[in-house]
Amino acid sequence: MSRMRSAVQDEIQQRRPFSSPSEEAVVALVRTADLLRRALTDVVEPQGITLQQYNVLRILRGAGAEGLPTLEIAGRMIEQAPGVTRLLDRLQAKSLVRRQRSAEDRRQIRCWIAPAGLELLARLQSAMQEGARGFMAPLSEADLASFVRLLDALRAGPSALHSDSHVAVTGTGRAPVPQNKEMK
Amino acid sequence: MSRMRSAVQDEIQQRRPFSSPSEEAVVALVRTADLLRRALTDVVEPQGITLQQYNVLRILRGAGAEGLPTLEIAGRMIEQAPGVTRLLDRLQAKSLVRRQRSAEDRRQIRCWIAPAGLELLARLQSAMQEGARGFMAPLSEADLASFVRLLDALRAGPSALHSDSHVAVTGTGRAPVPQNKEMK
DNA sequence: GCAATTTACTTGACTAGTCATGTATTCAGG
DNA sequence: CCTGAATACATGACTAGTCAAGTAAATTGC
Repeated sequence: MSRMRSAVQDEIQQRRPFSSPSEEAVVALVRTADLLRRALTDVVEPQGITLQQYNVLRILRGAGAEGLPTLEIAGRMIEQAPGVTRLLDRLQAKSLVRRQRSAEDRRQIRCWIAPAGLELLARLQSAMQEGARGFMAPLSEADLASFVRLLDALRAGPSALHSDSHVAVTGTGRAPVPQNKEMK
Repeated sequence: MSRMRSAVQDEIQQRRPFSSPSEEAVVALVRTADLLRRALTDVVEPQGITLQQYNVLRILRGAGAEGLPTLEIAGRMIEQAPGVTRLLDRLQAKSLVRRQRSAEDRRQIRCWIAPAGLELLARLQSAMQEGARGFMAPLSEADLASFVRLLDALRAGPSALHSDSHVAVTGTGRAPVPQNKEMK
């Protein structure tokens, strides 16, 4: 097999190759994530929800009977509160979640997944698992492990150097350790 | 150094670990891309444009004096035409692009980057390069190469097996070779 | 050479993410 | 207590992505 120009260069129909390996990686990362987002959207869409709504439901299912206040959900999705409020509005309109002002702290609104939401997640479970496996199918087990390690290193930021990486720190700062979210 | 739970598990404050390595990779990929998107947005925002507007300008600069029809831009961004039309509307309102109905094919609207757009890109160039380098700083040169290879393999889909990857094909199909776009 | 498609957009209606504000609570001091 | 500040959201105004239609120009098939 002959060595060709990188895939991203072909995709972009590049006249001018990437000015740096970092820029190539940036483009490759964004484009790949975009492709994944579309693939997963195709999985949840038939059930009448969006990928983000699916994520909220996953988070709420994980929270169990205690439910979660709005900002807690926002934190796990790494998203601003306004967006989450509206996501919850739509989920509530579909009777997939339930909300109620908290008694202990009346500023909070506590959210729970509703029975219909649990059923919906159950219906999606196998399809989502297959979607993830299908997308990652091109990678061997070892590649998959490397892939996750590299992504984790990127999210950890320039400060968190890795075992075998002789890193040349040049960098733009990142949060010490990012917050949390289901999938997005 | 002791081995800990994976970074994504910590971030999600996971009670139930990932049901499969693929799902962990999916979450890690989406979250990392999200972090990158925010980092790059922070770079372009001070110049009064969004990341998507930046991408359109990059594409149009690459096209040079001939410009590009709207759908060509959409194709390179892997986006639907309606979104691109409106992106161009906003860029034109800022005098960063110029549009004109094509004489050869009057259905097409040809787009060019305007002088102000070129100047804006010039102002952003070094910051964007540093942004990319900064984000990728946690990876060594070798890691960076592996990373791009893995991303390329994912975008190529389950059909395009790689040299040293003994892949177990299970998969969800992808386009044979994706289209193109600058960065998104 | 003219009707039927196809192509290249544009427009409308949603969902979603972000920033700036506004509002109801809670909390911290004095 | 009671005032001022912080907290937890909600709302408004944009930008953006997607699907469904609509329009105008080009192309294709008799």
